Amino acid sequence: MSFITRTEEFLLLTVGKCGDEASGMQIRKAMEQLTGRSYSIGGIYVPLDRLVRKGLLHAKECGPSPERGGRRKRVYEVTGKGIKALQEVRRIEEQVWSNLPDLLTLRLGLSRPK
Amino acid sequence: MSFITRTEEFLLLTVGKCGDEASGMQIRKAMEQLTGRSYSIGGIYVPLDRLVRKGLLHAKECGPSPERGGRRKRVYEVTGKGIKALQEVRRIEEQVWSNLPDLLTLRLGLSRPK
DNA sequence: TTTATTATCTCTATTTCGTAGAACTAATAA
DNA sequence: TTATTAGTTCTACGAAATAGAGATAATAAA
Repeated sequence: MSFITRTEEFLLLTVGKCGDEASGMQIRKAMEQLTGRSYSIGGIYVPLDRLVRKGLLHAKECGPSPERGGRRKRVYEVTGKGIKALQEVRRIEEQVWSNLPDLLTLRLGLSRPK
Repeated sequence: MSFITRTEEFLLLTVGKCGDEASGMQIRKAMEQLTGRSYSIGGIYVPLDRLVRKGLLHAKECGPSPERGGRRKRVYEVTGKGIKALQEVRRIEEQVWSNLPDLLTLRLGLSRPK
C-alpha cells in the first residue's frame, strides 16, 4: 500500500480548512492561496472525485449561493478514513525528515540546534 | 510549476541520509526502513533516473563493493537544485498544515495547545 | 415569459509518475 | 572457465496530474 499523494493531502486539509464552505471552486481558491500556485478546474475536481470514490471525502449536494447565477453546489467533508490517511502521511513525513545528517541539515538551512 | 512528488522528496532525503553510501540498493533499503513499506527495484531506479535528468540528483560511477560479485555501483548525491526543491516543499507543507481550524486539529489528534 | 448572464460542475484527452520484475552486466570465488 | 552474486537496465502497464471546452442550473434583464 502507498501513501496518499501530495495533491490528495493538500485537498483533504483544504477541505478541512474550508469547513461548510468546501465546494469545488472555494477549495480551488483556498488551494491557490495556500500553495501559491494555480490549479486548473480539472486539477481540483478530478482528484476530489477520486478521494470521494476512495472514501476519504464525503460529498453532499447543497443549494446554490445567493449570488446571481451558479448551479447547485456540492460540498465536501473529510471522512474518518480521510483523517487516518492524513495522520499516516504526517507521521511518515516526520519520520523521513528526522535524524538528518548534519551536512544535510546545514544545506537545508535547518540548523536550529538541538 | 508543480512541487516535487512525495516519492521524489523521500528519495532526495534518503540520498542525503545515505551520504557516500547512496547507491540504488542502499537507497532502497533505507527507504524501506524509513517508510515501513517495500519498494520494487523499478520503484527506486525509475524515479532516481528522473531526478538525475531533472538535475536534482547527480550520479557518479564507483568501484564495486568488496563483497563477492556485484557490478560497479552508481552513487547519487543531492544537487543544489535538489536542496532548493526540498526547501520549497517543506515550506509549503508547513504552510498547508498551519492554522488548521480547531475541529480539524482535534480530529487529527494534534491538540498540542498553542 | 423568454433570453442573457453567470457560477459551478462534468467530461475526457494527454502527459507525467509509480510500480513491477525479468533480463542483463560485471565483479569475485570455485 | 564456469558458477555465483550484487547491482543495474529496460520496459510495459496502471494510476495520478493537468488542462480546458462544454454542459447545467440558477438569477437578472428584456
